[in-house]
Amino acid sequence: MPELPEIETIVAALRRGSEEVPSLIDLNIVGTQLLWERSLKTPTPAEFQRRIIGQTIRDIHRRGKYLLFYLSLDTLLIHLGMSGDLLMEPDSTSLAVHHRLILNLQNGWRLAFNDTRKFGRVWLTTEPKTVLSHLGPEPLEVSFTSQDLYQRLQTRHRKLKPLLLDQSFLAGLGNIYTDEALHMAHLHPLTTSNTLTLSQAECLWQSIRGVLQEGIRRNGASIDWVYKGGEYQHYFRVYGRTGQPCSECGSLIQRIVVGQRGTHYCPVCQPPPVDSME
DNA sequence: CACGAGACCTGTTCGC
DNA sequence: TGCGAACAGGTCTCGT
Repeated sequence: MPELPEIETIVAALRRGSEEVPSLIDLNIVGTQLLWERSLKTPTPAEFQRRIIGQTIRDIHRRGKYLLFYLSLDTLLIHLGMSGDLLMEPDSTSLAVHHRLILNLQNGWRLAFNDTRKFGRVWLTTEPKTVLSHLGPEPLEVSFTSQDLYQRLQTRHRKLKPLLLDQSFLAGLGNIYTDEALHMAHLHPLTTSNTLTLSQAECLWQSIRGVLQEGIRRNGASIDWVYKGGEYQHYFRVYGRTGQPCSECGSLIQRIVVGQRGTHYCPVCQPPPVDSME
């Protein structure tokens, strides 16, 4: 489910807390329950329990679509996969069906990793770099420039849609924000990466950052039963809008499958590349 | 290196 | 109404 803006929103909420929910920062972990073993990549369940109990949550960060919890000694990494979410709830709450991992905290609250489809994963390690080493640049970092993007596009010969979804190319985009960024940049998802001009790459760079920033500003996107609180779904340009008019030109949004992912685009604003004979 | 198919999972919606 | 197919925010692995 969640892409960069949703993860960023979750991290901010866990860090800040709210009127109703305490912040996670500086809370001690006093117990765990692993309800679906395969959610835990490393270490073993016994080792996980032994090591994490007694550690304090010092800070929370994001890298790509990963959440990083900096504990007293280790780093806890969580990837939410397709349907994962993190919830703060009182210990007295009954366990929801799709809870996969619980961290009980010192103050009578718990952090619950809920994940219907079981694609999410958790790591506890002293070396988070080993888990994150495959990730490409952070699209919102100041160090990531349009020149960088242009050069990275030039060194590959791939279609834009699957390339932007490749986390080693750029970290954080998923199916929604990729379609949105390509529409904003007026680029067809099947365009070959190394055919972009410098100005097209600059436009794509702006668009990627633009949709991610707007996603964050709207607290992410909420669709169906997964993830709540976001508003960005009301502002989609193309995602999930098959057959509806393009906000820019009125043409009907099309859906095709690219790399086994549903892909939404405007046939007029995003003309097919010449090299993509149908 | 690039690409497609299949796995891993559960739940909802679509189409006949 | 019922039932199987298609589809869903992700990523990994294998074969070509």
